[in-house]
Amino acid sequence: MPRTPTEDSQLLEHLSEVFREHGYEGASLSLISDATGLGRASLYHHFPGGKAEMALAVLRHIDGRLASEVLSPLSQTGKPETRVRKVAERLTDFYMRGTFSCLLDTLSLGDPNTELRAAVKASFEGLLEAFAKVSREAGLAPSQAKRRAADAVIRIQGSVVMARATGDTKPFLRTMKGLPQLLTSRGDR
Amino acid sequence: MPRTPTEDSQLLEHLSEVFREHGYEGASLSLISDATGLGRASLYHHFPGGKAEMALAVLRHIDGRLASEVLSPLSQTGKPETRVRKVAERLTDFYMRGTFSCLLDTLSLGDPNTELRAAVKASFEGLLEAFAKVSREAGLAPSQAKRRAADAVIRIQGSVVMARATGDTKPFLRTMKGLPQLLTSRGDR
DNA sequence: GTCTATAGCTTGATAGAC
DNA sequence: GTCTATCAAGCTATAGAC
Repeated sequence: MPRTPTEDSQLLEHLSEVFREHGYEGASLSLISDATGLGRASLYHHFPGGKAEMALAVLRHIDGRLASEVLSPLSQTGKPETRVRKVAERLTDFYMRGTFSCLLDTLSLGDPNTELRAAVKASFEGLLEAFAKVSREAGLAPSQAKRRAADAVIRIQGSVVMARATGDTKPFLRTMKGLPQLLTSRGDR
Repeated sequence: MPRTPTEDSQLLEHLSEVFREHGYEGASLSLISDATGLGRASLYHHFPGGKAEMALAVLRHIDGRLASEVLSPLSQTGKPETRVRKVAERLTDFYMRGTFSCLLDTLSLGDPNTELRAAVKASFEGLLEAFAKVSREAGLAPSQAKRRAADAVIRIQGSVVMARATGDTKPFLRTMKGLPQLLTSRGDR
């Protein structure tokens, strides 16, 4: 994207773009160099550990963004359903209304025995616990809340994959609209 | 060595394995050569178009398997719910009880302007139409059937992604169990 | 239809000047 | 903190023997 050197604040965003669109193995240093405007050697100055360290930094970055930009309403006051509605709105923006892939998905291909994969798993589990917590606050039994949280993550991931594959973002947008009900409504489904 | 259908289909199965676990960009000819036991030149004998042709052949192969091994109960007789239950059972096997990624997912990374991506999109649309059809046969209105079909595909894809990322296949198995209800039950949800 | 050998390019990573 | 230059290893693809 930029052909001029990236500012530090945007470096991770540009890195994220490449890993999001190509996955870990597909994200070559050439692509990364183009996207950031930094030469190979400069990239190694920022990330002495090379590509593996870049991917981990990207994952930590979006983990932080998830917590601060997306999930933060969950720890505020107000009705659980209202808080989840805010989260759904922010998720919609986070995935650019369905046009962005999820890094938790694209970084989970290839060798399962890596620090990266362990970090991806931890991110999923954090997301699951955050959703289960608000579901319990809505009055659902812990076991049911856990199931609803898993369903929520499943639908987010699935609708993002489908949007990428088909180009149709409507199912994603509909899924986001249904999140509050899914996580907070009582009774069987 | 004689050319038999059995060996051809085994070749495609081995090929599928590599693309399923690494995606298109991550599937190097070295990995493919190891998985198939064929040298580079032999691979180019079978697929003169190289890696791009291999990926297309893999996609056509699993498309065929989806139709013949998984979706075939849909065109038989019997209650729609019963037919979908059969499909769900076969899907469970198709994804090896949640331990296999979906090629429609892993082949949809990277450059969107390829024949491969167009084929992936077509496969998704075929799956959506097959699900919508049985949903209509269960008495749902066309627009509702279409939505339910999209939800079904979303949950399949999402639960498979989650299983890969977390190592927990239970949400996938639960999702498969819920498919018949999702596609055939009347009323709002 | 398989193989060995190899071309020519790209990969991830490093050294050292400025 | 960026650059150019470079490395060994990897990559996709091809040529030609058997």
